[in-house]
Amino acid sequence: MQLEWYHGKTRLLYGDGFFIFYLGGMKLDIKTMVVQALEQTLKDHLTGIEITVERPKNPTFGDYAIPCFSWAKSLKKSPQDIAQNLATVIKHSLFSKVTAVGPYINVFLDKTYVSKKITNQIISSKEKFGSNSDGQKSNVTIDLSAPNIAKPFSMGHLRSTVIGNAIANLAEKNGYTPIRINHLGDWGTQFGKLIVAYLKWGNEERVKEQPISKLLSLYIKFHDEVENHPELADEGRRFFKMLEDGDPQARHLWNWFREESLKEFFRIYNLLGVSFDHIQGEAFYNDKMDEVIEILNSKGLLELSDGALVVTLDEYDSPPCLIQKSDGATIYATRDLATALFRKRNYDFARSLYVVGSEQSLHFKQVKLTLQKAGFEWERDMVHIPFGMMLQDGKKMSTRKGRVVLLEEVLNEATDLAHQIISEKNPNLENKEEVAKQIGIGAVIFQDLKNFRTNDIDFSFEQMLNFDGETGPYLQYTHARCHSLLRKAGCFIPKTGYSIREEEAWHTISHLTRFYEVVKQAWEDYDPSKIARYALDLARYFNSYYAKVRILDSEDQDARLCLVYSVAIVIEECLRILGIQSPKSM
RNA sequence: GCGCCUAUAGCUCAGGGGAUAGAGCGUUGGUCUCCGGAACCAAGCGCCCAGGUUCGAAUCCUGGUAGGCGCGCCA
Repeated sequence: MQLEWYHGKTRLLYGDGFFIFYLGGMKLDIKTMVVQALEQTLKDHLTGIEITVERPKNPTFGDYAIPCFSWAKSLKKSPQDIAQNLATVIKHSLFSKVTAVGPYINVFLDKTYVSKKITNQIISSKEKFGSNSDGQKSNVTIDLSAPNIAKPFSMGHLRSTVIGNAIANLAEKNGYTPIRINHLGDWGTQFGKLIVAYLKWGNEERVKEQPISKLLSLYIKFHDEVENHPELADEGRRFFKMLEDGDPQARHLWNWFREESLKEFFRIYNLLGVSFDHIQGEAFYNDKMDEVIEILNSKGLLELSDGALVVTLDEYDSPPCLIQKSDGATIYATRDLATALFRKRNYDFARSLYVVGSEQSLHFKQVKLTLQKAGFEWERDMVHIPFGMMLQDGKKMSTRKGRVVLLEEVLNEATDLAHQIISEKNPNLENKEEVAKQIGIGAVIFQDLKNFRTNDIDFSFEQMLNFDGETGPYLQYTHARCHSLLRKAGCFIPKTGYSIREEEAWHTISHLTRFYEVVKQAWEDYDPSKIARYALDLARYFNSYYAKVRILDSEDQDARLCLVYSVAIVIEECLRILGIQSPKSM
């Protein structure tokens, strides 16, 4: 028998194959147990047929359901009859009730058993709950953030940074070893332009005072001037070539711009709580380009076209990949090829992920095809993970036109607002400053991660600074509320799972059993928003329970607190994966 | 012109072949003897168009329409 995880549904394929139901080494996932139980009870009745197990949207139809339409033809019976017959056959200690409703078999889990099982698992595994070892520790390189030197860290860079960071956490949760690489944009023609601009209009002292903003002004001025003086563009390219050839003056200025920029970037990475395993910018590959050209040349792939060297990709129905410009300087594709080779040699990755905007899709396709043409089969493990743009008033932000929203300003504003709200609601909180930071920055990160990555985001302060509803602060609040209850019960820590039979708790418990599959799915889809959505649902179910049921000083206090404890652990773990902190009070 | 992406509620989005399409924001009303109201409950409003595949389509396919992005010396 074969078991596939498939968009929240499980298909059982009878026949040969194998069946894995141990996870994390030892523990049995509830859904896997359900599938196993159904397999056992149905195998004598449905040989050679595929079974679909789904979760009904409407809870009155049970916890799992099996639609019987597809067997009607081969069994020559109506789906209703089939459901009727099979419903009586399914008997297992995991299920409290199995009913046939029309053409569906509805399966109800035994609440006593499942609640004890799942809370036991959470209590014993803590933050490891939901993890699996699929990756077997193999390396996954993740290319993320990659801001451009001498340009401000904008809201646009936030996306790559937080999406990449969350995907790295998901890789780890699924048993891989993530390697976060910040591939700084510290090379390219833009530096030729910047050097030209600085030499023409720059002033050392003023740049020293406010490096990024002055350099940005120079960059903008360059692009204004180039409108009327197109020869400036040629000069920019000429200076980049000089930089590449090691001209001391160009080199010195480049290094200076780079150092100043890094200082600013790391102030922001500290705020965001993101760190990197390697910071190897494009410049790092400057001396690794010749090899790429040699390899491509030795395989006879290079062709001269308008004075430039290209690899044609006509056979793949793709525009050619430009390898060397007509002035002899390299271009980003060459650097990305060198980078790919380096990463394969250095990290022997199982997968190599590139969290880069969707506007670069064609570029990555060309790079992969070039590698494929050169016979590097591992290019199949390279995945471009695209994401949509951060827009402003529906338009693309543009550094050149000076139309950018600075991330640091947004983070500070969010932190200030959080501080203000804390002062109103919880004036006696001890570490106000720190918690305000966690909430404000958490709000900004969550706002970015809660929707699927490829959607464009129209930047709005109003949304970013909303702390109600589907937001990071809502999750943090729910988590803090849990800890408040645990504190009031004398820092309650359950030693064992509890059976929780009450109807009001079932949504929450049932949802807890889904975490394992969500962790897998979010990783397979490289989709942190699945974790964000899951956490929001969990918080909503729990808050609803909280509103209905008295927890402290109730007869079932310990069992209920055990659920509170479990919810706190899972929300905290979701937020951790997303790169957001979970203060215990706020 | 060609390629890729997107189209679900007033707004932002879930839902990737199954039963009555769900959340949040905003609006209106309620919970207010409240274990943290950054909460809970309720009302209201919806699958771009046309074909096709299927027992069954928001979901898959084809063709439109609208918007976004990209298409060699920028990254």
